[in-house]
Amino acid sequence: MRLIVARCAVDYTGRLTTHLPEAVRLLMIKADGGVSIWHDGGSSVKPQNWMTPPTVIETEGDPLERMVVRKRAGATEDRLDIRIVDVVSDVTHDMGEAAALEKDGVEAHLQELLAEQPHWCGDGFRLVRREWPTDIGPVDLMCRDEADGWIAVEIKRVATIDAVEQLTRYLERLREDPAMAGCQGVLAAQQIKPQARVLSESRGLRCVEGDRAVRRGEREPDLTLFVA
Amino acid sequence: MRLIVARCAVDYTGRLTTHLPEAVRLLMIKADGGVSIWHDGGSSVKPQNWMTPPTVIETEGDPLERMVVRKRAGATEDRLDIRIVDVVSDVTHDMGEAAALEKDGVEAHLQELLAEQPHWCGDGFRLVRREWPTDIGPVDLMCRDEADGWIAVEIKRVATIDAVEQLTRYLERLREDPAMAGCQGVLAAQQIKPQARVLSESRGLRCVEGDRAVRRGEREPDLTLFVA
DNA sequence: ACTTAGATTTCGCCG
DNA sequence: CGGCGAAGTCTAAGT
Repeated sequence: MRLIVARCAVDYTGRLTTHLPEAVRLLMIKADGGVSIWHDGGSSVKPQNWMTPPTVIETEGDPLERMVVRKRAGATEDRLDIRIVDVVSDVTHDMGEAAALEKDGVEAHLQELLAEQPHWCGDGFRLVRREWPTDIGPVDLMCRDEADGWIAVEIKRVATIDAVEQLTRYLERLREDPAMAGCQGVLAAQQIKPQARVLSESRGLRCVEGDRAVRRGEREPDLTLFVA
Repeated sequence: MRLIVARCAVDYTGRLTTHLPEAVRLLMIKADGGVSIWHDGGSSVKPQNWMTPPTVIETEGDPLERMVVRKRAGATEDRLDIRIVDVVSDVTHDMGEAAALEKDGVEAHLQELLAEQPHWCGDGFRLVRREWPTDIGPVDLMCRDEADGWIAVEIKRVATIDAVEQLTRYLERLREDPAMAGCQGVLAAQQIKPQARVLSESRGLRCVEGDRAVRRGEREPDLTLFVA
């Protein structure tokens, strides 16, 4: 990884056009050709400009005066044009092999938990199977209620209007099968956005939000996912 | 901005839990408390771990042995625990004042342009208002056609099937008002994906793609947005 | 290869 | 400050 600290101005042309006036910035150049440009201030996650690999990098001058990063993007070309006024520092570090991030606690975990405790989604619900296949994608949980009616459950960490659309599509598809014509839908999420709630209720879908599940789950002390 | 290159292992606890095994990485620490952790390889845009300000940073050891970054996140606390095995480099640069990114050519611009030239969406269209409010979100443009009929316009840079769903929702909602029962929909985009075109036509929505607008706009030479 | 859905999405606007 | 939609979203998985 090459780290250059330099006073520079940057122009990007591609899907849009941007300009960065002259200032001292960090240029991070990875071995795979990825480039990102940072300033002290603003986002810590999103660079001011960047280009993802594969790229072609051309440099001019010694000391460095110009760096052009290019990339084929369909018919056109993406281009990052860096005009360097003053190089403050320019070092390269060998960081060795990659070390992947190990994650725990995302939506998959939530699904696992609700699969074990389907009654959180509704009284007397029993799990039939997780990832119930349809030809437009898998339903997160397929359950049956106390009256043996089918229930399709869509699980989200944060349910937006998109989640309602997704569940609606599944139900539309499932109900084409006469045996499932009465299939009901439940949207289960840690947080349900107001618009998503409005839309799901207007479509006759039930909503189960984290808080409610927590309240129901209070008797089971080891269930902590909704509490976070 | 402080740049530390060090062999380290990192644990994050917060919205989820992650672990990074020991490897040489770059720690970028901004003056505002923002921290990001990078490896050579993987994404050039997204760090392996990060924490956005405001944070509290504690360090131990000289040379550095441990850095803990903490943040209040509602009831709980987000924590980034960095165990440092070996410091390869540790430098701080003053980057001076911020220099903002200047953008050009995004969807807002496109909406502005179509608001000024609503006839691109259909012959004789007049703009009633931009961002017409509904309780499931704003309609980009609300117009009337030559026969005074209502037209809801959804604008996208690239229209996917989601854009069709979005416009469909708006129409569903708008048509509940008897005065707007006959409201028609137009999907305007620089590019319309084939599936989106099929779906919108099957739902009786009109499609206006960039190219067509360009052709219509050829007589107006200062209109360059669709050309990009 | 292309499409779909998730993300510690992040970011910006507007109420 | 919260809700909502866009992003040069990016990224990983499934088809």
